[in-house]
Amino acid sequence: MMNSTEIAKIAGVSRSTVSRVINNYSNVSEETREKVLRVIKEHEYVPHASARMLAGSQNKVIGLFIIDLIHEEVGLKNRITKSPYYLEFTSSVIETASEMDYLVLVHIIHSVAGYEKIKESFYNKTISGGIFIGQNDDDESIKTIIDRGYKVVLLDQSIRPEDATYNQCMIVNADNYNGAYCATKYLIDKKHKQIAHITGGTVKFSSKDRIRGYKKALEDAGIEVNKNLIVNSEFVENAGYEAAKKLFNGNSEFSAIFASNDKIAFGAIKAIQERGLKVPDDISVIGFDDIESSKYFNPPLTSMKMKLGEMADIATKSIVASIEGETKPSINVVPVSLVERESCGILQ
Amino acid sequence: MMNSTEIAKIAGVSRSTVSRVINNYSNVSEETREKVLRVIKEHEYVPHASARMLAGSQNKVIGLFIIDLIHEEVGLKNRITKSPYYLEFTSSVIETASEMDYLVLVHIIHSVAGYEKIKESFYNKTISGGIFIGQNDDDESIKTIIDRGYKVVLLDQSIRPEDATYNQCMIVNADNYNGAYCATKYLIDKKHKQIAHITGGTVKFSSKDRIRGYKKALEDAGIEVNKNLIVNSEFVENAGYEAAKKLFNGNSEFSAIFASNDKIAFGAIKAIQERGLKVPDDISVIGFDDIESSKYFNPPLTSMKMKLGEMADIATKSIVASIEGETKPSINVVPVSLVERESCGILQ
DNA sequence: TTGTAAGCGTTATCAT
DNA sequence: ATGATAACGCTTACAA
Repeated sequence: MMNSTEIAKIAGVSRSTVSRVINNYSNVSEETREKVLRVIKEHEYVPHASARMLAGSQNKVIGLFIIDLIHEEVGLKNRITKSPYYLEFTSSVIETASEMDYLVLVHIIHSVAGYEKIKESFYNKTISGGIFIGQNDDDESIKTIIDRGYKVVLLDQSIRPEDATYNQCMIVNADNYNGAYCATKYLIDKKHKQIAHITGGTVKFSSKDRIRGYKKALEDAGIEVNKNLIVNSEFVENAGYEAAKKLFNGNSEFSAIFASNDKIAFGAIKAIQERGLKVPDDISVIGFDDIESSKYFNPPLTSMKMKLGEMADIATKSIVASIEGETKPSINVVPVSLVERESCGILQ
Repeated sequence: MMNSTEIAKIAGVSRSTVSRVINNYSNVSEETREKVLRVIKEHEYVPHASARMLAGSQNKVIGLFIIDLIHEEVGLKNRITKSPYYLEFTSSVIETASEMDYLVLVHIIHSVAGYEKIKESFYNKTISGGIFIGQNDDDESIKTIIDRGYKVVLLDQSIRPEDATYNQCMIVNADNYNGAYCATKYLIDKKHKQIAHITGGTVKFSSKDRIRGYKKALEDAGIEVNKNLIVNSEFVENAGYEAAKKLFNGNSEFSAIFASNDKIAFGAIKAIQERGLKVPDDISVIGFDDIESSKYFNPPLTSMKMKLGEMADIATKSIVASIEGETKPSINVVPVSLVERESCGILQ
């Protein structure tokens, strides 16, 4: 096999010179450089990545950790598959990284056991930094990694200026609070007063922040928050379906639902329709995320669009900059926007 | 930083013994093993991946190359994002690999320049094998890699027993031919005789094979193939839209369309509806792939479902087995199945 | 500008 | 069962 010694021999120079050429050092005569380059090309020589790393150069690999914890009883393999939400983010990370000459090692974590592997990837130097998405807010395992001094970008993490850990990493969030506020306000502007909210639970920051936005919008409009109209759920279709049924079985009337994400909205609409009601004629529904299926849905779903591509871009650029030692901790909040379709109507 | 020398020192043994423990060799006394293990755990020591590799052990990383060549004039970033088709495959590969203790380095290739990077990953030993998806049939660049003796799994590659290269790699295909046959036959059984086909072009194996299946089904039913009813396109929505318009502007009547994938079907249906026609009342449409949006589409799209998860599973297990030196070249054809929804009707 | 030699953290070979 | 030592292929002082 080809190695730098071989190349050096053929080119009639020393290994150090070959190394200099490869790393584009200036202290090489044009003549030698060209000669070496020619030999390299001719023999299709590519330096051994592990050897380079061992000898001291940073590796250009970032880890992308998609966390999708599954309750054991569910046991669904590939649940992430059901979540198109991550695709755009993931592919954007890969694209951006690729442009910056970085590679992306993607991990999908379903089990607590999988958490162990995360540390390994950092400790054994397989990656130079990591981007986390899907984890619960204020995750202890991840904090350990940050505390160890590894480069980390967190998506969907609440801002806690008092927590030293979070002053050593980078955070990228969608503007969940204002997005939820806007979604709720949109319903209010359509004359709705009894607006239910199906949440995404209480462990994800995004869900918690959307609840806040929902309440604030109600409050600002002088509408009292009705606890019976807030039902906790999870970011999957079936949970939305069950939550809507619970809403119907409750004692409070409602003419609109703000679902914490589109999957929940899909499930809720299914429950509404099963009851013989129509969306938006009888009940209006607005979602969050604007996943691809939403525009094909019947009725096309009104939703809050996240700029996932942009968020991925920020995350990737941050981590790379951080690896290359150029930047400091940062907090980024990326705006969301309303995508108006046909699932909300004016209350008669 | 912790390394094997440190661990050895603390445990009071030599580096070789530490290495033996890590690699689970049998020639270590239980006593020593436990002592070393304890020290390792206590100090959270993880061996340096590059060092291990350099010293001879295989690395457990496989490359996943998602090829999505973009015509320059289009210039859309993240086009793969528009193709949920890959998400299920990608996540399944990662899941399965993870179960086998392998990591996945994902590459998305848009440009010819990106092709260079592929070779690099193999040559510099970053990966021990690669899975390719989305490439054109009979891709020369990839053949070079196979010829060099690297482990490769190809998705969507035509079977060419006469080509030595393809006897050195593994191939995983969906049963496009029978799937297309079945889709067309489904339409024929619904009394359609004038069945158009919007193809996915002539460079992807899947598209070519679907054309074959379509023609054969017609033939078997005694229906003559009408070239005017076959229009080439691409696996994206807008191409389907344009193709359908071309069909309407042609001289041949048709009552049904077999679209080479669901995105094309979406585009075609849009064109049909813009013409004031209804699906399935006026024109029936069947797709292929059964992507997630299809069940939400209006009307819900009848389609041929690929077992992407299973294909990913086979691909991953094949590449791992091959890396670990256990298997030989293979060809796998995974069946597809009809998912009947509401986009096809019986011709009156 | 170029070459020499040490070192990166493992594993493998050979002794003991 | 354990330890010493030589690779593995590169980068990087240090010398020349």
